[in-house]
Amino acid sequence: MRQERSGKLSVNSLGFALLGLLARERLSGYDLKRRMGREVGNFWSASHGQIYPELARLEGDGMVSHELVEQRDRPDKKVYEITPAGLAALGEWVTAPVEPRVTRDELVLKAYSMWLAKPEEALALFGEHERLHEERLARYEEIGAWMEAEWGDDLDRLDSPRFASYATLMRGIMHERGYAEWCRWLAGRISARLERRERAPENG
Amino acid sequence: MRQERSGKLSVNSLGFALLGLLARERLSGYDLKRRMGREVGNFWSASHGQIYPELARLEGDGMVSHELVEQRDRPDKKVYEITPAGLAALGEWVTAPVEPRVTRDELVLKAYSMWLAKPEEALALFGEHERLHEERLARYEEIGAWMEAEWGDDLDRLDSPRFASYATLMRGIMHERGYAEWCRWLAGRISARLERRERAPENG
DNA sequence: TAACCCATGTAAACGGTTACATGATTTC
DNA sequence: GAAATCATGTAACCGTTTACATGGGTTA
Repeated sequence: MRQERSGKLSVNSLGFALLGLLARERLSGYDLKRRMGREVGNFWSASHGQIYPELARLEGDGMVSHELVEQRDRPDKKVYEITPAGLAALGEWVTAPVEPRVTRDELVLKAYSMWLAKPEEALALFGEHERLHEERLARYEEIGAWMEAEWGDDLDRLDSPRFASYATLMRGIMHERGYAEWCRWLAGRISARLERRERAPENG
Repeated sequence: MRQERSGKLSVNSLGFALLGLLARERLSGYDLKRRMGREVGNFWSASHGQIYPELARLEGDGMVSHELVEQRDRPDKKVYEITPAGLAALGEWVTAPVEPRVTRDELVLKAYSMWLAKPEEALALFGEHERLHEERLARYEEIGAWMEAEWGDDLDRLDSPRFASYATLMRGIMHERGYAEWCRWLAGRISARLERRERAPENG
């Protein structure tokens, strides 16, 4: 959602995602794309085709500024830095009310019509996603353990970006755990029914 | 995602959401909007501005047909019915592979920058969302209990739409449970830190 | 009489992905 | 010699929301 701001300035969610990364370190558009992949990728993402124009807009609104860095061996790059105005806007946005948006989930949409599918194929689909979310869960839990070991006391400081990173990672962990659990529950129901059918084919 | 189909026919996720509802009963565009609100609203939704054109497209592709029902006291309506072709397409789509899309969540995005916010305001925000998701959880659990009592044996039949509805509701329950848990965890961390600060202000 | 429900549609604007475009360097 | 990496940008397209548009009936 684009937030109304004094006069005609406005920043949308993607803008705040970029500002959230730039509040931690100076980055180029190319780096922002990659950072979003690992840092924020669990709950926000953007293609470079969206990032470059958004950076230009943020600069036009005075939220960021850039410095051209010339490189040998590599193309030159624009390194962006958040401005005091950008930092202020970001801080205000954080605690502004969020109107909940619908989470669109194609797999759940498929589950809604699964009564029309072959049970064996449905079992394969949900089993596959169970594995997928368990893999992600394991990856996130590893990162979490690393953060706890490496960042220790910072995770108790409310004004530390590390605490904030840890908080978003925790959401990722809980999300993957719940999603894997649902897939497992559903796959279990399907395979239990299939086994009963094998033992007593006249009931299928 | 729009699925490639023989020649130039194609149906996107919204189309399959509508087909999933029409596979259970004949409905008008207006009714589809409302049904989506309660039945599918937890993981898909659409405005009427999107539904009416999509129904026309589905009809053009032979997935649905409509009958004009004249009414006294009320505007006439078009009641849509799924065709055999639509039913076949829906059944095939269910077990086709899903490429996972990023879940965009503004509240988690805010958590990522919460180190810039006033702790009291952050606590209020996450506490509010904790209540919101607990309310939804309670509502879903009520519906689940009703389904178990009312639909009983159907919930074990893989070919029953009631089983499918129950499966999607279960996802809703697990989602709200996990989300509320995260909000509670985060709000708890914030308030614990605030209490310590009150007892020893020099550490704030 | 004002607000709300029923019922269907279109248009403008925004958000996001994919493809087009360029070009040097490094790795296989 | 082909493919991948670094680096930035634009254009076309699709999906979604919000606003515009109409109009009869019911409820407060």
